[in-house]
Amino acid sequence: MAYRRTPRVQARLDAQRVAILQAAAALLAEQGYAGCSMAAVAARAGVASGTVYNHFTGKVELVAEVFRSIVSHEVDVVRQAAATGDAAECTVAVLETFARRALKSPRRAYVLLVEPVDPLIDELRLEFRRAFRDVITDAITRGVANGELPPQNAALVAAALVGALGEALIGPLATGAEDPDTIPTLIQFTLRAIGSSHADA
Amino acid sequence: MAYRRTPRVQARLDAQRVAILQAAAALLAEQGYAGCSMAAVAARAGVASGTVYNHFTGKVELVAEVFRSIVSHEVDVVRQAAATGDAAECTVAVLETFARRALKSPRRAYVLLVEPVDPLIDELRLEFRRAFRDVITDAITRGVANGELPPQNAALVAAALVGALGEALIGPLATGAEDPDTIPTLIQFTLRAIGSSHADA
DNA sequence: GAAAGAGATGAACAGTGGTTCACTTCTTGC
DNA sequence: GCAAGAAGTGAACCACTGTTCATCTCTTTC
Repeated sequence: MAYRRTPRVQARLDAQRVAILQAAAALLAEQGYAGCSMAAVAARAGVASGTVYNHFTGKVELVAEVFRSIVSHEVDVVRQAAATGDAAECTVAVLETFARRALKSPRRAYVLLVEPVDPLIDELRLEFRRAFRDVITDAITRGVANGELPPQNAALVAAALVGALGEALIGPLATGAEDPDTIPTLIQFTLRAIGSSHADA
Repeated sequence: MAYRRTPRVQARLDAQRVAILQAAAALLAEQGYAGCSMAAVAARAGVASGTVYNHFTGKVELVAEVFRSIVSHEVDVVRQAAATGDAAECTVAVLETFARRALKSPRRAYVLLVEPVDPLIDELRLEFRRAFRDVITDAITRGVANGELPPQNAALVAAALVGALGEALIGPLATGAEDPDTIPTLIQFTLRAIGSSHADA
């Protein structure tokens, strides 16, 4: 009697799962949550809509997995950027990394940072923002401790910086990547805001 | 043969229209766009769902009118707050006004500032944010012109400040109104960010 | 190659919520 | 009071999507 799952079959299933995740990620990045309908995901992945349910219990779980994957990668990149240097350097590194990646695919950044959708996914978005904030909070806290920066509420200042970057880069007020002055301006803004003496440079 | 619209009837219709707008505004502030269903609006206004369509062509037009009314009022309030003083004072005044009002009804602030919904309404939200940004931009520009502030890209800095406030006050990272330190911290943040010499106060 | 069962399919289903419209109720002018 | 027509009603309609499941196809085993 058949059938034990054979490596070949397993590979096909894995590939299918990956295809579905990629399709969902692409649709999210291009059209946001609304454009990421199960029918569209299935079509893009080259499977029937029912097949998606062999891999995920439903839309929320699928999108959550896409989120998790993107978020963990982005957070890694930012953490690495903030690995060395003094407080000001770390903060600027986070900022630049964040900014460059956001400008590269604004729609995706928007989906990750802003577009609200579902409580579970909002929770993941919160993690995402919090991760950035925490990296900055750490840098500021260190800077305050060693006298590089004046005393301040590091977490609140970090949150404000995340908001400032989001707004200036991908918010409705963003003029887009056109202006080459954007990133330098934001760096100066950030250095001033945290009270760094490097701000005048 | 009847019937010319009599003043009494006109008054009833006007009152009905106002009731519908108030119901929609209340539902928006309490539950956001999703909770603001036409059925709920009609029920709260004490009319049948069909009646709403005697006043508005559809949900988008109804919500747009609610938005317009709130936005124009909020913008007036902020403009007035920024009417006098030097650049730093104006900026702080905008910030404080914005912050206090946002903290008073966070859900409403969220709907006004963030929740995306429909292209037409997003356009109104953009106006809203832009209005705040422009008030701040003006203040900074004046400050730069008269030497009170160092040279900077006023519009971009203003956008970043709007984002910073939004995030720190009503964004997913906001801890809420609990912390009495929030507003002073944000004031200092803002003064530093624009390079004001008042920042050390 | 045939039986058995896993995987794939997509039409049908169900919940939701904006919108319509045939019908009822009320107001006005004669 | 009665005809005419405006205003109000709310059940039905429709479009949209996530989800299900009866059916089909393919793989594996013997």
